[in-house]
Amino acid sequence: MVVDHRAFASPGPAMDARAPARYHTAPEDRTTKGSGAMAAVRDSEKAAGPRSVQRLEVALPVPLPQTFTYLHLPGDAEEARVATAGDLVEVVFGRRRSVSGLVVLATEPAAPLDEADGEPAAGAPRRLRDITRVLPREYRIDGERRRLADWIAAYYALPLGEVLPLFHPPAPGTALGKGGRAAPARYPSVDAAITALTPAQVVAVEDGRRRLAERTFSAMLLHGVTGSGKTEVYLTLIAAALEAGRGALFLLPEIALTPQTLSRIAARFGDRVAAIHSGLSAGQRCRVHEQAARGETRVVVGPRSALFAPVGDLGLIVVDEEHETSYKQDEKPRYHARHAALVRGRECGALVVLGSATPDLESLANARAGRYGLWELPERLGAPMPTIEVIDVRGGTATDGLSPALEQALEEALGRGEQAIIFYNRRGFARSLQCAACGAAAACPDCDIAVTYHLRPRRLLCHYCGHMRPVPSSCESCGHATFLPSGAGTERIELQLQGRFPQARLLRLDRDTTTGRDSHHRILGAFARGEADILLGTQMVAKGHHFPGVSLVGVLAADDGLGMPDFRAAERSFQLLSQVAGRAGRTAAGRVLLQTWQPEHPVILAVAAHDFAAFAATELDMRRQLGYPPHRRLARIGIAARRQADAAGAAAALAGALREGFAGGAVTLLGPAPAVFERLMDRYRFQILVKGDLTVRQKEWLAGCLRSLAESFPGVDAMLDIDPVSSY
DNA sequence: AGCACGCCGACT
DNA sequence: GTCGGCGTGCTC
Repeated sequence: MVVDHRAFASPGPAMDARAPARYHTAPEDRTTKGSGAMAAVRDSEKAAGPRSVQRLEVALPVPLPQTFTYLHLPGDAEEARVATAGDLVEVVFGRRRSVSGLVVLATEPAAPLDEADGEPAAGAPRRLRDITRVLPREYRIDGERRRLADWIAAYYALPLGEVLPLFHPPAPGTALGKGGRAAPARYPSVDAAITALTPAQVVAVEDGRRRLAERTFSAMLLHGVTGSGKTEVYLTLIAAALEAGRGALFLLPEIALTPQTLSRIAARFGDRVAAIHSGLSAGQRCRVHEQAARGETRVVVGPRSALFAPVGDLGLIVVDEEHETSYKQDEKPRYHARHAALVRGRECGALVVLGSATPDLESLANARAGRYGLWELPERLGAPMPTIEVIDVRGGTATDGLSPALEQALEEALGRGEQAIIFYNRRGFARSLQCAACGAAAACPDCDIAVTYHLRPRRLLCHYCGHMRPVPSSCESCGHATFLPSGAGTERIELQLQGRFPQARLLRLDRDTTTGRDSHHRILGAFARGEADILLGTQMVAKGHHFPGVSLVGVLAADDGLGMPDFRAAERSFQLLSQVAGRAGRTAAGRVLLQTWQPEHPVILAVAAHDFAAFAATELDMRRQLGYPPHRRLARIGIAARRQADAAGAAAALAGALREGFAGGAVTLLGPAPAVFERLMDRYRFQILVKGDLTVRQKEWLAGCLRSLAESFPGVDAMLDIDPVSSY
């Protein structure tokens, strides 16, 4: 493969790099003869005195590192008022009818633009377009929110325009002019009585109050075991912020999974709270946004997108379950809401509280380095931590499924009228359908991955691209008619449980049983009300629910996640296992059985001993040795193309250019290497990992390299992921 | 990123 | 013969 390195020619990042993103400015002497806008100028001068046309530099949501110049003739209507930096405007862009963009610069030329000297010279850009309208003031992005937007753009190497959609509701046009408040959130009411705080909670709350009173930025890690009363700390601090006249944001990983937290907030703060969730229409979102901008809503609760709500004078930002990887958006713009929350807190002098039972190791490292304070809630309220037993399944008779020990524990729990949760992180009936004669496993045509065998409905399904097809009656390679379903999934475990405990009422919770609207909520609600005895499911059963009747949690294949070729695999397993174990025995003695083929694995042992510190010590040591976060930061470059050779060639060329550019610095490059899933959705994928703390300049340079790569290698897509949540 | 224009396979 | 796949080119 011949590589033209000039395609990437640029000084190394340590040098002056390439020119920073240039903001295109149209020539001042441009003529605009015949422009309708100019005619309007004369009319308005007659009617309401002189008003000059504004020249607006507008950032638009496109992956281009420049702004675009538009003209605007201010008038009397709200949507034609004078625009200033920070206003959102609606424009016609290319063939698109309506795009909203941010005014980054508004100028009113001293000499009014007019129709002085004829048509533009040949080759000059065509005349500038007028904006369609200025959006209402509620949609302005300025002050601390603008600084947050600038930080996200710089840190994640994105054009400012590409981060804008985070800051405004999807269709700011649709809900305008309509009055009324957003429908108040309705959630099952809970006992809103303020319970007495434990000494550990009091320590946190009093320290938090002091920090709020100082009105300066500070960050706290709230490390509290499951059931230790973190939510009460959050609620008390929100109340303290409101008492001080300040606003608050409450971020959670997924609102659908946390109705209990939500109802407690709603019960306590009533109409000062608005919740953002996926069920809201565009109009409802706009109303929440406008009410926050006007100060009518002082607390906004929601997933990562809630971070951008225009709540004024923020005193507090809570990031609940801060270790959850869903805080990292996995599509453009790929930002981490926890990191961004800290930046917003810094920009508005707020207290930022990161809460978790199993803190992210990065947060732990920050706390240990003194960048965050630390509050600990080491005790469960009301009940002791469950006992966790490790079941060695090696040499057992069943290759997967329930061990005799787990069956017995289930029988006992059911006999006492208690509930149980069975966690198995694989959906479908069988991981693959293998031919008994030739051994070929049915594969996805677009992904080079075995398709999963599903019973209800009966079909083969690719979990990576959604491809589905009927189950063949004979092998697609050799024609033999017998198949071996290999590797169980939740559907198979469901059958096993039904066979073994025919009288037990069983609910299954995984992506296949939650296709309907609200079905997720319905299943969890039914189980919480005691309408079933066993809840079986994937990691959906692990999240944030309080089930008072559950005394037993069984985990099948507890070591399943440990084999992933990802430096965070151990951390994710520890978090997931600890979390699902925490569902047991919230009110009475609880018991957890972990079935595993690796009973001596340090992660399994640490989970069984409720020993976060031990897990963190070994894992941090390993990360240090390998140079992974939190010791060094990571960036991941993904390269994909339909033809394997194209992807490989582009990846090699890029890696060569990057090695040259980073030569002599403290940055390490790994790769290019084929991605772990080398072909997905009919695209071959390669990746390059960059280890090191990149400066904004270096990231800008990297992003520029990726842009020129796409130019020299047509058909090749490249993407840059700063602080990726997984390394594949 | 959209969105349209433009050039090669299986269907009423 | 046309509907439609996605390559590629541009956006003030």
